[in-house]
Amino acid sequence: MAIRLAERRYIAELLQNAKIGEKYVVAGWVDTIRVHGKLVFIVLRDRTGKMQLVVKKNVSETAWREAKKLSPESVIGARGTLVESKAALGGREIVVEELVVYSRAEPLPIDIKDPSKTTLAKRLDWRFLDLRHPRNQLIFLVEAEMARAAREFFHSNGFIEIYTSKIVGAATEGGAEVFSIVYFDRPAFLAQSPQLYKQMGVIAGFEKVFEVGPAFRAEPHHTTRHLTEYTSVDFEMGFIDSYEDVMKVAENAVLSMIRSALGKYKDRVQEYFSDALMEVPRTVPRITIREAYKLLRSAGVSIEEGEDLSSEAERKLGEIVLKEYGSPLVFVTEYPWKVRPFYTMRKSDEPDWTYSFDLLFRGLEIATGGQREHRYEVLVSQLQEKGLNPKNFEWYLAMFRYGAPPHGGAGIGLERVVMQFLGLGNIREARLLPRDPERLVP
RNA sequence: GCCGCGGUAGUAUAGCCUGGCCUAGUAUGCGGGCCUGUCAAGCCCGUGACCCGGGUUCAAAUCCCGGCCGCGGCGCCA
Repeated sequence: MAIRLAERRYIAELLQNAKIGEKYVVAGWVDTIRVHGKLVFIVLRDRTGKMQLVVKKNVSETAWREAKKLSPESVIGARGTLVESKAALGGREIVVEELVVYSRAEPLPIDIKDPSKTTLAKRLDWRFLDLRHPRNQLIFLVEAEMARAAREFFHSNGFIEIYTSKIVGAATEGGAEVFSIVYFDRPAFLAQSPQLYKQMGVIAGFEKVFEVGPAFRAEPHHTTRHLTEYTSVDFEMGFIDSYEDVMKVAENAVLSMIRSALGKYKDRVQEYFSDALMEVPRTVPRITIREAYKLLRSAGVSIEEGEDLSSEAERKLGEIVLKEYGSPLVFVTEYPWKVRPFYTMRKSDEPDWTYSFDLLFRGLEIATGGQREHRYEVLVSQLQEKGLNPKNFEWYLAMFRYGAPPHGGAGIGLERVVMQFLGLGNIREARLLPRDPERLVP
């Protein structure tokens, strides 16, 4: 009798509430094989878990012969009787009567039993094998859940999901850091941010928009926290009183991402990631960058007034805030105008500072946002002040001549949230197929 | 882009500083053998490597130069 995969049951189901003594069909990957003379133990793995199969010579000699020859990670199907077994993991096992080998695996090029035994570079070369390990799969289950939670959050708060173009004719925020591509016979670029387009969404009348999509940065960073292609969770909202309204949304979005991930995967996260954040943070403290300078200076970090925070300063600030406020997250606000892009709104009373913020998660920037300048004349002069040519922004500037509400928004780096949440040492782990200055394959 | 460190079996490493004792060690994997209760099974046997190119030297895994690749720091950023 042939095995029909339509009858297949998931392992988690068999371990929990299937009937002992019944026959079942299972299928998946061979996790481990222990040949024990006339007995062969197979640990079978599917997306729901692992369970032991026993192949006994005296039950089925055909299956036993096949089982002896199996290689790890081969894909098999089996039919057999579910029995209780004190010795087996999960307390149950299947005594195999029929065995099918769908695909025999060659010797593995990396050790997938323990990801820490292979360097990340090699693991990424063999990503499809690397992801067979539950720990590594979990990273992407968390990512998927966080993205889902973000979408749900924005939808339920009246934001419209938009899909902006990733092929653009001009660099978004002017100048470098963009990938050049050839668009038929013209030069073009990959979008480094949906910034200008999401503002368009607001001004077009959607009022509140969001997008979860790729962003491209041609920056040759060699760090553990940069990718040349990453997923940006962006939102933009109109009719705000101040950038505090934007921070509130960013805060709730990020908290709901963390809350959902913990709600769904807390136990598994705890099992595999000892440095993961295990509790949902409450409210997120806000400190101005000028307060941050003071805190850092009194902690012995030398820092220049009016400058951006270095990565060391951000790390240190993360520690200070955790100690002083008990929060792994912190908003740093009112960044200096000179380190912010042209569309940022400056403080009305102190034009050297802006209505903008960064959100730090365990000392790493995971989001940037603020209120945008919506007054046409001011925008033009700010563009010029940044050394940009208004001619290159004609379509963008036009939006502010036909009715643009006060608005603001933020961009959240999805991989960075995942990385900081799980306590990963390298952002490449949080990207299915990471791109960095060297890596373009797979 | 700048700076630092590195590249040895399928994987992870020892050896490199102080060249010859390296016929390159160890773990794991892989191949074979024994085993009816293992659980990253155990035991026995076997297998397999000095990134590429050039140079120094009687002699190079080891020293020098270049390239490629990897890891990290910085700047910058999400």
